[in-house]
This record gives sequence, C-alpha cells and structure tokens, in this order.
Amino acid sequence: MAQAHATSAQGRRRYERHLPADRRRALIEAALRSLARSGAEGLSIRAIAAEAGVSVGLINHHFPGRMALIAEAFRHLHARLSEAVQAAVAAVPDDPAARLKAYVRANFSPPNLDPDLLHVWIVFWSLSRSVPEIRTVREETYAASLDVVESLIGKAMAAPLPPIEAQRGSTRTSAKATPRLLAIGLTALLDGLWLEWCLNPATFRPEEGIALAQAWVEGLLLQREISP
Amino acid sequence: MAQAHATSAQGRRRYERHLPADRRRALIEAALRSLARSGAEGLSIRAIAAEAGVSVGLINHHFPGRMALIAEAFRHLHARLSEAVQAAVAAVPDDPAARLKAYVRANFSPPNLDPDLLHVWIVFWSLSRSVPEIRTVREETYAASLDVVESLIGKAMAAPLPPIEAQRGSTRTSAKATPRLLAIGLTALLDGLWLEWCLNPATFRPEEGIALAQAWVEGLLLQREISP
DNA sequence: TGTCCTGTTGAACACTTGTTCAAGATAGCA
DNA sequence: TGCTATCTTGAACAAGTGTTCAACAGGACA
Repeated sequence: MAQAHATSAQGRRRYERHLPADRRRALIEAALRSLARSGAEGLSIRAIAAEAGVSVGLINHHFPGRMALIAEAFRHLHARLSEAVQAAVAAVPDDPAARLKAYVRANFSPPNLDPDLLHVWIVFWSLSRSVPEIRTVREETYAASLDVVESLIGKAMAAPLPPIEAQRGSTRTSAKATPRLLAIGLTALLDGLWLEWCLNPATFRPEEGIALAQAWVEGLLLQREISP
Repeated sequence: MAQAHATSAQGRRRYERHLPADRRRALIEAALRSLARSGAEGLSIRAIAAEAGVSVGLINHHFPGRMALIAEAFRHLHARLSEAVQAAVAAVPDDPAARLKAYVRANFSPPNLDPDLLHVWIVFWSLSRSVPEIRTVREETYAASLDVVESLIGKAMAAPLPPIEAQRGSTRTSAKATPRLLAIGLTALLDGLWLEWCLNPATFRPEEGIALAQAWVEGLLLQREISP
C-alpha cells in the first residue's frame, strides 16, 4: 500500500495542516454533526473534536472558547437552512400568493424536516438563556427569518384579489393586523408544528402539517383589502 | 433566641424527618424551582438538593434515580398548568365558542406566560430524546392536552352558527379537517407563540399573541358546517 | 425513660467537563 | 537541503457530575 504522504520514519504522518479558514469551517460542521447526533451531550469539546477527527486542544486554538465555535455553528446552520427555503421560494412563478405557499411548504420539507435538527435547535434555545453570545445569534437569526416572511406576506396582501374570490362576501373577523404581526403568527404556527412533528413524527403526517399552515395562509389572503 | 426544637447538646437539630410522601413532593417542587431558576444547569442532583435544603444522598433514597424524580416533576408541572387552564375554561359561560376562546386566553396568561417555564420545558424536550422515561411523560402529557383542545374544538364546531354569521357568504377554502388535526394546529400555534414570547418578550405583546390565536379560532368557527 | 425503625447525612468513588500550555510535527520557503 | 512560522497534539489541572453506603439521629412507640 503506497503511503503517498508518509514523511515520518515511524509510518504515516500524524496530522495534516490546514489553512485556518478551512479548519474553522471543518470544526463548525463537525460541531453541527455532533449536536445533531447527540443533542446536548454533543456540546462537549471532546465530542466535537472526535467528530472532526482532531485533538481537544485544536478548538481553543481556532476559537476563543467553546461557545464562540457554537455561536458560529448556529449562524452557519441558519444560513444554510434559510438559503434552502429561499431557493425553493424563488423557484416558483412570481406570484405573491404562490410564493407564500411555497415558503410554507419549504419550511415543512427537507432539509428542515429533520428530527435531529430540532435537537440542535433545542440546544440553541437552551444556551440562548445563559450565553449572551448565543442569545445574540438567536435574535439575529429570528429577526432575519421574520423579515423574509413579513415581506412575503406584505406582497401577498397587497396583490389584488382574484376575481372569483372577490365576488364572495366579506368575512373579515379580526382587527387590523400588520404584516409583521402576521409574520410572527405564521412563524409561530410553523415552528410549533415543526417542533411537535420532530418530537414525535407519529402525531401527524407532514402533508397534514402543510395543510394546516396553508389553511392559515388562505384565511389570510381572503381577508386582504377588507380593512376599513 | 428560643430553640423550640433543639435536641442536640451542640445546638439546633440537624434535620427534620418527614413522611416519604411529603418529602417526595417537596423534592419534586424543589426540582421544578431549580429548573426554572437555572435551566439545564438546574438538573444536577446538587442543585436540586440545595434548593430543597437537603443532602445529595436523600434524592436517591426517595427515587430510584435522578431521572425518576425529573419525570415525576414534569408530570406534576403538566398537571398544575393543565388544571389552571381548565379552571379558566370552566369559569366561562357554557358556550362552546366562548370556552374555546377562554382556552386560548388562559394559555397565554399566568401561570403559563412565564419565560422561566419555557426553560423548564426546553429541558423536558431535550431529555425526551435520550431518556425513555421522560419521552413517555412527554407523550402522555401532550396527548392529554390535545384531548382537551380536541374536545373544545369538536363542541364549538358542532354548535349552530349564530344568526348574523349564518347570513354571510360561505368562505370555505380548506378541505375537511378533523377536530384532532385542528387541535394539533391550534396547539402548535399557541406553543410557537409561547416559545417565541418566552425567548424574547420584546418581540410582541401578550395581547397580540392572544389576538393572533383568537383570529385562528374565529376563522375556524366561520368554516363550521360548510363541508360537503 | 429506653428501644428501634428508618429518614437523613455527607464523604468517597469513578467519571466527565473546559481550558491551558509545553512540546512536537508539518509544509512552504530559501 | 535546511530553516522557520505556526498548526496541532495530548497530558495536566481544577471543577464539576451521579451514585453508593456506612454511620448518624429523629421521633413514635412501649
């Protein structure tokens, strides 16, 4: 067996040097895998180092402390998931209502629809109480998600009613709600459904969750342009 | 200073004996206080023992292990919160729609509306992945909550439409949804709102959360008796 | 007052944790 | 073929963890 990279007289080389940027990224991804695999137990330096195939000391060489790595990992995860959702939304015809529905569906599809992901997020919520660094990331990522939904809802409500719907009677029941508040509501509904489905996928089927959220969206669309 | 209970020559007595049932209950309540105060860090035997004012050894004398105590604590907490909500529902006139709305309001009021409570619940979710005993409790308590909501929704949808609403045009948009699935949806919406409000009470005001959930309920009531 | 059951204590145990840091090894450059 | 900057290792440390168990002591009873 050829030892293409062997340099030591004893045999294979002990480790491979990487550029700091590459190593940092590898550590971030190992941290996410460790959290997905083991939840809160996967938070330990040793679990992450083992997942990355490096020694425990390396983490504190590339990050000021364990929580700095974890905070970066959460930022990275949010970005990845958010990009997947927004790509799904952009892939749909440029109709505000259709895009809002695509957003709902994408939120309830892979890679979001993964019980392991919930346990990463539970750790996130747990740490956001006591670790200021993590709290900041939590609030940043939540605000970013909310902006996306708020924009989708704002456009969908500004669009004219399709003719068939416009002939129906008015069914306005709730007082005026801003797109931001409605975005908070839709996000809460999706998060709550996601939470319960991940905790116990036997409770309901993904299509049922999507149907519940789509019904919410349809109720919203029917109420547009009816405020006094 | 009178030492009403002093028996030792050295001074106050070292401890007080209790009936096992009383001590078990005190330990359960101390565990809940510890979790509320410190989140996941409050899970430790020493934190709970300190909160209860007893030694570390006592917990394993009254419970087969730490997780048995924690499981009991979650059962106890669910019962307490559930009773508070159901009392609020029962205090309202015997009208199905009014009771459903009272349920929503009670879910977004003290003692439920408490950020510390969320962090107890986050520990609950976290443990339910790896500790079978806790997973069982989680599923039991979720199912019990769902039964309550399902019953409220079933009654509200079976009731006749009030005359004013009945004259309006039909606005049915979603396919048939069972009371159980609708209960899952309402529970998810309430949980999602509760989660976000507890993580960051600055995101929205409790009344706004109640308004969002009440709007969901009103949309539901309008759609009753319209299925083919 | 004395006895005894058992609720209660806290030291001891083996283990895991995050961080530090001296020592070693790699790979690019001269 | 060195030389060197720095990436990487892993032992060491103090502080924490859950559980066990011999010994203690409270308080009801005789």
